[in-house]
Amino acid sequence: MRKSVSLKDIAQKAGVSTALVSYVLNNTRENRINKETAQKIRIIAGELNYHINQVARSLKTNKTYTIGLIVSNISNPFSASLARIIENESEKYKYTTIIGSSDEDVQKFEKLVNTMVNRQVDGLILSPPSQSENIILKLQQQGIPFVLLDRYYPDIKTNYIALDNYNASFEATQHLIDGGRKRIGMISYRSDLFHLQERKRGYVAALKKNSISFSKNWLKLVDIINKKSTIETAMDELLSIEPAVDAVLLGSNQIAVNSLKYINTLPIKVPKDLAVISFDQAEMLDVFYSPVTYIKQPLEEIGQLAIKSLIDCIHDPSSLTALNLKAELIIQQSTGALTTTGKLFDPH
Amino acid sequence: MRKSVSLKDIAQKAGVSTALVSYVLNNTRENRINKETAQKIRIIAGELNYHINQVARSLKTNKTYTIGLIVSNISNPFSASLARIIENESEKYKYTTIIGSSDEDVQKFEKLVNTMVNRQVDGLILSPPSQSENIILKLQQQGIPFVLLDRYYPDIKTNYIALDNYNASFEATQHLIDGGRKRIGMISYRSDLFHLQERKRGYVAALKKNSISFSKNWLKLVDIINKKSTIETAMDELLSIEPAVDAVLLGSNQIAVNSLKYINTLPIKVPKDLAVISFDQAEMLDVFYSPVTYIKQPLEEIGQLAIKSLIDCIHDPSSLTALNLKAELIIQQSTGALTTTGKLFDPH
DNA sequence: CTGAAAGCGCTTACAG
DNA sequence: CTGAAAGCGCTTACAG
Repeated sequence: MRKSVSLKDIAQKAGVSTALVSYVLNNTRENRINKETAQKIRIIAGELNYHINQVARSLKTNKTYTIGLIVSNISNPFSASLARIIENESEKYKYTTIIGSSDEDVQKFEKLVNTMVNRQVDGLILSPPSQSENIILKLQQQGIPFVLLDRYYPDIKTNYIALDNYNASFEATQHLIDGGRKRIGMISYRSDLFHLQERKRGYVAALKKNSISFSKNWLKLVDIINKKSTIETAMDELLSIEPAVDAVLLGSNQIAVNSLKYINTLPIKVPKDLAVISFDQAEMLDVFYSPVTYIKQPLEEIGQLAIKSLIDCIHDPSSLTALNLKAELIIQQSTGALTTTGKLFDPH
Repeated sequence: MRKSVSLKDIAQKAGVSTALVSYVLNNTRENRINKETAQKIRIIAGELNYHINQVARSLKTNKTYTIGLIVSNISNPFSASLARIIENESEKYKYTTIIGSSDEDVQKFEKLVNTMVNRQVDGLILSPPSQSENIILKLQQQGIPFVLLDRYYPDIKTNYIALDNYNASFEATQHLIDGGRKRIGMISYRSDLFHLQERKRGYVAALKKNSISFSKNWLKLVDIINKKSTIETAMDELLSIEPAVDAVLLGSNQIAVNSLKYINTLPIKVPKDLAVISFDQAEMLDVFYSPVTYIKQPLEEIGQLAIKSLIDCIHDPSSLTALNLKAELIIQQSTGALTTTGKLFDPH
């Protein structure tokens, strides 16, 4: 059975008040306590194997040192990496993290938010699914500190740490054009999430800037869940257009996994027949036979800034951090340049 | 500011005691409360947007409905998948999960355990790193419910849910032999963790059973952290033995990532020159040009049983669950069979 | 059907 | 340098 030694037990054994024990163990009154008494208290605490009851402390101090993190799905490598960084970072500030997965479901999301709020988290880091505006607004009105991660609503004034998706997409597309690609497709999600809109917008803008007239059937949208077969269909369609696309921008790592697996089964070669760029980092991108060029999000920075801005906000509710970070294009084999005659460029 | 509406606020507004409010909102005394009073209390609670303070409830009930999960690294796909399943499963029982990563570091592990214990988790699910016996024993002696996950100490009687690693490894090796492979290497971790010993033992036993004399330089051990270069060296060595190995068993998904990336740069073909099997499921195994045969752990079952046995143990400390689950070998292209003349077998 | 009261294990302003 | 005491927001045995 869990006996749970309390301050009272120590106080009794030491013949002092619980207040004094509390002061000593928390080092709250550094030099204003008799050294010997303090020493004695510490020894007894050690002997009894005392561990503070954080629940009791939290109730009294109204501070749990807990942060709630809600991602789309913790088993997605993107979320998992971010979660890991946030875990490390929050630990530096003595915070513990509770993690939940919303599965892009607004009901689940709301339920998770409520669970975490009931548990008196000091703040939240949220990747909201589509249609969560009201939940975000309610949170704001309740005065609960939070920061949006990866996604945000441009019309709601909140803390957020996100990617500059427009430019990330623009530069990736530009890289394909610079490599001699003329017909560039994109597979992305059918969603009203702002960051996904931005990815499409950057892609289309880059085409326009280079006087490539965007063809509607170059842009394939798939559902954000249940992706495999629709992605294969999308890829089939992109490759059966006359003339077929010679490059494709993949809007997420999940789209990339399914696309790359499928490409392996097709009689086409990357990068000769098709150049490929993916959003997000993932180990599978390097395991593909032609290591895939990708848009690298600065995850470390995102995680660190998310924690920092959240803690700023906990300390000063009027603080506001709204950042669109720059992505880095990691160029690998999958976007090998073509010569003017359409052959793969080979410097040797 | 967070005003936090309390039971007292509702009680005052309704002109009743906090006890009654508590009974109503918790449905503790179903039919023994005046319907109208109950209704009134519910309405007022709604109007005031009351949310229970779980911290206060936990202090009183000595139950937090929180489970602590410690894995090696949450950003590893294996841990992330398991974490996701555990999250889902614990939610069914109204539990919330706190996750921590030990990085195979026993100090970090102990610190995480203590943090979680101080937070009064109702139980723990642990993948302990090497040398954690004392921490496990201490936990046991404190009477804190826990279940070991993926790993366990055969000499300590605890709840655990693990894989039958010996047979998993044995069967994988047998499959390679059945496919005509004669010289089978293995890359695994240098570690005293029991489950890793079992993987080696199964591999060696399968060779023996088939009268293949095990050559010491077929087994390469790499450090459990800082793996990339040592794995490449190990692979180089396996391939430069005279005669080189014609198959390799990769002891974890991290070993597989690095091995497969490296194989892509070498002038050898899978499965013709080298058959490959990996432990654990991971999307990158399917993205490799020759989809990799792997030892699939029943993650869903592992996660479900972990939660179930933990909850059993919370309710009845004398309950004990010790399971070594059966793995499933998912056979893909990377272990294509050889004919008796050593060519790749092709049914067409 | 309802309420007064104790108490979970802490912290901390206050008094001495 | 130390302690008595209030109180955080709940639950629940008990009494009526």
